[in-house]
Amino acid sequence: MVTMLDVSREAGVSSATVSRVLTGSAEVEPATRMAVLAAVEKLGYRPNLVARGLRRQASQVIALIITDIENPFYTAVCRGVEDSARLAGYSVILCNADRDIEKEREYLRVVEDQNASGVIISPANARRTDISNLLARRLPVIAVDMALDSATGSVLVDNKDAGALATDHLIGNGCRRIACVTGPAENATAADRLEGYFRAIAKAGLTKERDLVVYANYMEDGGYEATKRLLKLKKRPDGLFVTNNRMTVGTLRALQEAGVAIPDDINVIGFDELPWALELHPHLSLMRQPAYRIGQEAARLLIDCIRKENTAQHIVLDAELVTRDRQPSRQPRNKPSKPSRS
Amino acid sequence: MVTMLDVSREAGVSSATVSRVLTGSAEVEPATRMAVLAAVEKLGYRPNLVARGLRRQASQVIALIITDIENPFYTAVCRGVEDSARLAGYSVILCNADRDIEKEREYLRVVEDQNASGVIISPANARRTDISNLLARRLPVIAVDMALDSATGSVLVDNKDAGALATDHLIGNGCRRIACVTGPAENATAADRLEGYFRAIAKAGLTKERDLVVYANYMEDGGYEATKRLLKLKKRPDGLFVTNNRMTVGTLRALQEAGVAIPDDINVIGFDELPWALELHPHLSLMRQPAYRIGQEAARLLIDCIRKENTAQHIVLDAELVTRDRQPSRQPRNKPSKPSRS
DNA sequence: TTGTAGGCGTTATCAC
DNA sequence: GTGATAACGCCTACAA
Repeated sequence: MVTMLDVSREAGVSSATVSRVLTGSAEVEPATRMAVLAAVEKLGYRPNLVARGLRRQASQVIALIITDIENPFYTAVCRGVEDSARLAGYSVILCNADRDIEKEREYLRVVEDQNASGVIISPANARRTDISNLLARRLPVIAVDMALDSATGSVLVDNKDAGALATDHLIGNGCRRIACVTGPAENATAADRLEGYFRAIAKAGLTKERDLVVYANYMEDGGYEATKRLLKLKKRPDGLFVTNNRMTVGTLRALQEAGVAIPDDINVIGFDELPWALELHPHLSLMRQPAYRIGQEAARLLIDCIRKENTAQHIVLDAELVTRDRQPSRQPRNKPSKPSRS
Repeated sequence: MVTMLDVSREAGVSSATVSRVLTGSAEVEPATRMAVLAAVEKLGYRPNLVARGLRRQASQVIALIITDIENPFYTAVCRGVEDSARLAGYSVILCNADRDIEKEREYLRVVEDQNASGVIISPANARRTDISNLLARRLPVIAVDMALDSATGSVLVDNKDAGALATDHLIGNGCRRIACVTGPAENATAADRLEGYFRAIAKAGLTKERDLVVYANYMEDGGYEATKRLLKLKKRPDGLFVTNNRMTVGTLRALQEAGVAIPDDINVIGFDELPWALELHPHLSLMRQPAYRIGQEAARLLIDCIRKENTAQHIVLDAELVTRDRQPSRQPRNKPSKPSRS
């Protein structure tokens, strides 16, 4: 391994000067500067980032703790983070916490121990995720996907608005019995989307029916079961808002098995992209979060915080309604002429 | 920050003793050992992995360089790597090289500079991916998904066999004009799958037709275009082997747009899972690689190599045929009564 | 069994 | 502008 000492000898200067040239931390005579750079080139020297990290007490590494690496929303976030970090010269340690608060805690420790310079996290739980140790070390923490009170900054969409918009869309399509398949009750993001749903329902003067809201686990099987339950109701819903992408897959399967057609028998709107299924399901609408951009912005913000070029910010991006409806080919079977007041 | 020195003072011993207790590198009097552990506990001490890494010249970090983080095959590999690494106390730096040899090279440098202890890589290109620097540093490198001559070890499926099996399956279903949508010509893995296809075609006594093989880019749009091209042939194929998952999505869309039904009009077999689309496409068969297990084994093997508990190995896992056929509801329109000899 | 001391490769603080 | 030198936190000869 080529060290700075080798370079300094080759260039006939001290290692301090080499360091100055390489980091630009002080002025150096142009001639010596050239000599140093030549030596660096000749020997193929590259700084040892571990030694640098130890000395500077700061690495060129950020950590990304995500909820579910098999969910395309998070992989897109991940890509955004990575691209953005790379441009700034940072590497990314990826941690997949799996919605598991213990696993997340373990990873938060690793992050500290590895001396990462900052963290981007999609918290497992808004209340229980504990980043106080990181903050005590003055490490910036940026929350994505779910708000975290104590975070240094965040990049989120307004999930209440998004939930309301999604529901409005169904209402606009003439739906009057709109069901919602939502995430775990303790999930703050899911709760926001559900609140938006309720808001829209209320605004439209529709009745809030307990049976029309089903809590599930944010996974395919949860969406499947929830949808089956909804289809068993005496009065079937004519609209369905599913609050995440993996559950939407389950919903689509349940509908297919039951022979319920979109949009003829029911209107459906999902949340987040289904890169694979979507191409094959032309009449599914959805609320799309700008996942890649969320990642990009989070990394940019984090690195600004690390460099202290920026005070913390809370960035709110817009979720976008992707409409892919077509007119139903016949009258939906559950659509009453007036809003039901049951 | 709590250092070893703090612990040593608290316990009334030297820092060397603390180190010995913590690393188990030498016997320590049970009493002092207890005192040290008590002090560690009391102060909440945790070793600084950066300092340790500098001193030991080896980190607890491995790098994972993958081809495409938006491809569920690789995310599953990634998950396997991560779970397995975590159990062994290693962290994972994730690098998404995007099939881009330059980006890959950049990441290979980062890996060196960050002093990772080893690398798992799905190479961008079997010939051009250059890991000689890593090997010169005696860092183990495990190849997955694509073989790499110089790699320390590898975890792969036999892609030739898998390609042949997939094709055999179509033949077994009665297909006689079987097309193949394959990956970029310079992609060794794609080439293997194609070779397997040719082998099966030859073995069955079918003719090898140039028009029936289309090279594409391993992405959705490539699969889409390739399939459209195949559908325009005067004599349409009655079977189709698509050599990766993202292209299969494009294929499905093209078939859908053209009103070509599976399996009535054409038999299709894909490669690797389509977690989302598959549930909605019940009659698509596929060759499934054990992606999660590939990742797991790769990490295990790598860590064994790092610890020198194991010499290099080349592990070959089986790809599995997932049959989801049903009998066509009517006679396929392109199926000749005898193998065509055009 | 335990302590002392030196060094891993860099950078920051002094002098000069 | 440049060069010694110490220090980042840990591990490991070597000595006791």
